Amino acid sequence: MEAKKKCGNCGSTEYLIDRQAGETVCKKCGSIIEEDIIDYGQEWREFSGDSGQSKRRTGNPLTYIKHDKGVSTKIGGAGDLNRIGGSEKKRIYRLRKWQSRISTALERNIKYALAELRRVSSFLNIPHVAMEEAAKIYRNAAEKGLVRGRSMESVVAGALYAACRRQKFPRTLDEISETFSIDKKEIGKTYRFICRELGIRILPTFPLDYVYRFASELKLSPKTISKAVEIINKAQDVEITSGKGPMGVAAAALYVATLLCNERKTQREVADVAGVTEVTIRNRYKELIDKLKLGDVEKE
DNA sequence: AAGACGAAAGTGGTTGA
DNA sequence: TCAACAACTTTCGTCTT
Repeated sequence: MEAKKKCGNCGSTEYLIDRQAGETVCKKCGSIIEEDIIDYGQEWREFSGDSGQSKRRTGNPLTYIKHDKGVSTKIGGAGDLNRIGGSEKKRIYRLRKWQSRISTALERNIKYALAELRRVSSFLNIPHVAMEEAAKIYRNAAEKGLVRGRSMESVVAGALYAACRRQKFPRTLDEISETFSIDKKEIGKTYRFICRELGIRILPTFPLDYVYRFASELKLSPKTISKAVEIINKAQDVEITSGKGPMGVAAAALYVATLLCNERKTQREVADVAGVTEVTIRNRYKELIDKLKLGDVEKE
């Protein structure tokens, strides 16, 4: 019998289990609830006959966080060449040489990049799934030669930004640019570039994606949070969210929620964690109030 | 005195010719 | 490539608590 797991950060009981990483990740705010759980990955039971053969797994699961995904390729083993004659032998040597050249340059680059990725990810509390995705994106970009002419860090940053958005744990460009200490514009540019080149489709972010994280940074009560969620859902129905910055909407909804629940935060406090200004909150919040007939804000 | 409010001018990014 | 445009920011003065 198992107690329901709760996120220490936002109190949510919804979570994702990231088997490869052995983490339980909060679905709402992305913080790690539990680490080092056992790998639930399928270890097929094998019965007699050949049914097990195709499913049998050897070695560690593939991971993109290791620079060689945990496995490397070599052309030809030590003994192989003795059995082959002259010109063929030369060809193999050439292939080997090229492979080692390409792979050392590329792999070394990727190795450094992934080290950087790990460093930043742990700093930003990036869930493992997103980190894995970022690693994959970087690898693809590097293999397509998209890193050339750009700083490695900016490509890592762009990959991470994209990965976080795809995994629904968006981090703001500000947060990422700060930890990488790279210009926001630069990251945005490379981010768009690699997405275009790799054909990565990024859905627009929604205010809801941000609410939980902002709320937990403000240490709001669950009641207030659900109020904010409710407000955002309503706002989306009335179509006052489209075309607006999702972070502004999230911030305003949170601000309104704090008023409604007597858990007052200043506009500045909310604005700071959301990375928008008070003015933006005011604008959004004005719209929220008159479009959603929330005129009775003062009285609770 | 601090916070909330609003007007006005400025900034960076997108879009469409 | 340029101009128009919307969202957002900065700044600053005024009102409210």
